[in-house]
Amino acid sequence: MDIIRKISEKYNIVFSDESKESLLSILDRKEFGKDEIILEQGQISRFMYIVESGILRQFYYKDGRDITEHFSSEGNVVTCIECLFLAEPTRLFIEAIEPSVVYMLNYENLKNLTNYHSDINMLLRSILEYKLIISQRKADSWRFESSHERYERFCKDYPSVAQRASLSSIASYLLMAPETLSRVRAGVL
Amino acid sequence: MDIIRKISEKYNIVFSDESKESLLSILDRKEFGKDEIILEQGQISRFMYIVESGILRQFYYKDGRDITEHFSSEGNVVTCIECLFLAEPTRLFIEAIEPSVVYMLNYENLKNLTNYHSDINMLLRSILEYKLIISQRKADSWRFESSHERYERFCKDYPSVAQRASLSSIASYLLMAPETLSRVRAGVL
DNA sequence: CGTTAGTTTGAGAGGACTCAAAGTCTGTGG
DNA sequence: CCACAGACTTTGAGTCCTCTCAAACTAACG
Repeated sequence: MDIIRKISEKYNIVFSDESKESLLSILDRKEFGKDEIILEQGQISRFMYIVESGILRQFYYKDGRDITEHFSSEGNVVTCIECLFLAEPTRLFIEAIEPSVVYMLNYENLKNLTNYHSDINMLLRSILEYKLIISQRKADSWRFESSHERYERFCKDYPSVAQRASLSSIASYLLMAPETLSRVRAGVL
Repeated sequence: MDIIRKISEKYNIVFSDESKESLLSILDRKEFGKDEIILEQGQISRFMYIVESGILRQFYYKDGRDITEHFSSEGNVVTCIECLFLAEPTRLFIEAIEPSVVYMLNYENLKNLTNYHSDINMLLRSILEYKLIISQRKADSWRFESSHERYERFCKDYPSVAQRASLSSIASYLLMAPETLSRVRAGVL
């Protein structure tokens, strides 16, 4: 029930009791250990992953290098766009970079509920809207900020991740070489 | 009615006759001339803009320079994320770079209709999903492609825009200086 | 306490940027 | 119909940020 409250707060939606029941019935709680892989590249997952606690990392391999696509901490919804919207195998792995509690939410079931509960309809719409906003901001940051500025913004926006994720995974997320992030932190750049 | 058919095809949704009626009732057809401004920075627009013909360009000024955020041609839906989702004034101008026919769609009205017509609900969800996919692809392209590769992809993905938009507006969209795009086209880079 | 992965430091290279100037196109008025 | 102004594009030269490669250092784990 706690997870419903968190979602409710994050997306600013008041759910009816029936809607809460319905949501709970399609939510599946899972625990993952540090460095545990939640989803493998190439699989087709029909789930959204809602982080109750811990931090998840989405990444893929590009020319043999591990590239972080996204970090998600408490309250965030993790999705594989290709999987959910195109039913294609995902390019992305999902791993827990620390012990995490995650609720899995089947997308078909959620879409189905939107036809019967307008508050759940609002929820799904808000999730998508929010993802678009984040995606937009990330793009803006990449467009015109130096590596130093990108790192500063990252620390401000995701302080908990900045402290707990490894240097190299943060570096690839911020679109810079690990050496560069190391120098940024050292104040050389 | 033609616009409904286009939307229907693009988003792969079969609308009931009632839904078509409802959609038509909230669609507002407008024509814009070349270089006409459709939306000014700082305004709060509650509309999605569906391009029936022509090309729209979203842009803003960064340090006095005109930066293209997005091009939208026939069949595309143009949105200001801040306006629609956060009700904030937009950073972006919208202009028609050639004579265009555009349907304006009030977002509140559309959201309202989603509660009564599951096909319209699917439409809005598909629009948001599609925008996320595009946003993701754009980010991927920026991440790892050289200026030459970005331009090649652009020509492949948006051939009509590549031919008809100005060099400098394409350059800023592709995240490079106009001089660089000129050299890319000349084959120097 | 050794092995290994991850981080830091150094040096050199390169792609794209900026500034500047020349060249080209377009539309308007004579 | 031509000429010219202004905007846009091309070309050139020099600079800088970030990358790559390589080596030294540090930390974590068995």
